[in-house]
Amino acid sequence: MQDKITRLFKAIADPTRRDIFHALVIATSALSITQISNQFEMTRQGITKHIKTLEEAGLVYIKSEGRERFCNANPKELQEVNKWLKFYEQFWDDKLGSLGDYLNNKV
Amino acid sequence: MQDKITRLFKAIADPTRRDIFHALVIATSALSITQISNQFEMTRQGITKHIKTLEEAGLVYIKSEGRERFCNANPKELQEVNKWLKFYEQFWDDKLGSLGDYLNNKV
DNA sequence: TTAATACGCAACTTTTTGGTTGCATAAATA
DNA sequence: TATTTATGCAACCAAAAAGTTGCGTATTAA
Repeated sequence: MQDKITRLFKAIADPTRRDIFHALVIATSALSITQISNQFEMTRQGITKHIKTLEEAGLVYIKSEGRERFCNANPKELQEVNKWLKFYEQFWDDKLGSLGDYLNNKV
Repeated sequence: MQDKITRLFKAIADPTRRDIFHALVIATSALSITQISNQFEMTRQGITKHIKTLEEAGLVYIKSEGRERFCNANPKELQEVNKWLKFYEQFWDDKLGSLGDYLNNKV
């Protein structure tokens, strides 16, 4: 498909997936597919697709128990986004000054 | 179309757009559409589309001079992504402990 | 003034994405 | 055992995204 960071960015680029992820993060226990689906006005199959995308991005992991599949959020994966951001953080305030620092570090 | 943060996430979810943005950030001066296009194996019109997406996300702004359009990066806009991340940062290390803090602050 | 350059816009194609319905199956319950 | 429940998978559909070609136009250079 595509590289890891792109998968991650695409996963969080969808509002529904951000909502699902958020629900899982603040949940006090793992939620089954059906439990998640009940919180959204969308078919279970639609939700399943989104969860698969989140899983492939590493943002969600799943533990099967009997006929149920319990989903957990893995917020740690967002550290990758943070890493990506870090580089640009130096350019937030004064672009030219920070660019100088960046170039100096490169030498 | 869609909300601001979704536009922003979608803009950076595309590898080519991240590359364009990166090129603009590290450029020592504003780059024209043609100058940017020359750095990519894609038609100028294709690049123009991507730049428009970046512009609508607030990541790039454009200054017209004669027949040329000079593009600048606006990395500051990424602070919005950073804000979004901040909330989840508390869940990175120990999920349950941080959740407790979150819930307590909510009361 | 003529020619080249830098660009926007519109139309079109292909691929991806977001969502659906329908059906099969394994596990739990009556 | 019969039935309900939880789910996956495949097929399908519509809309959005990614990219192209072609053309018109304004600005600059010869």
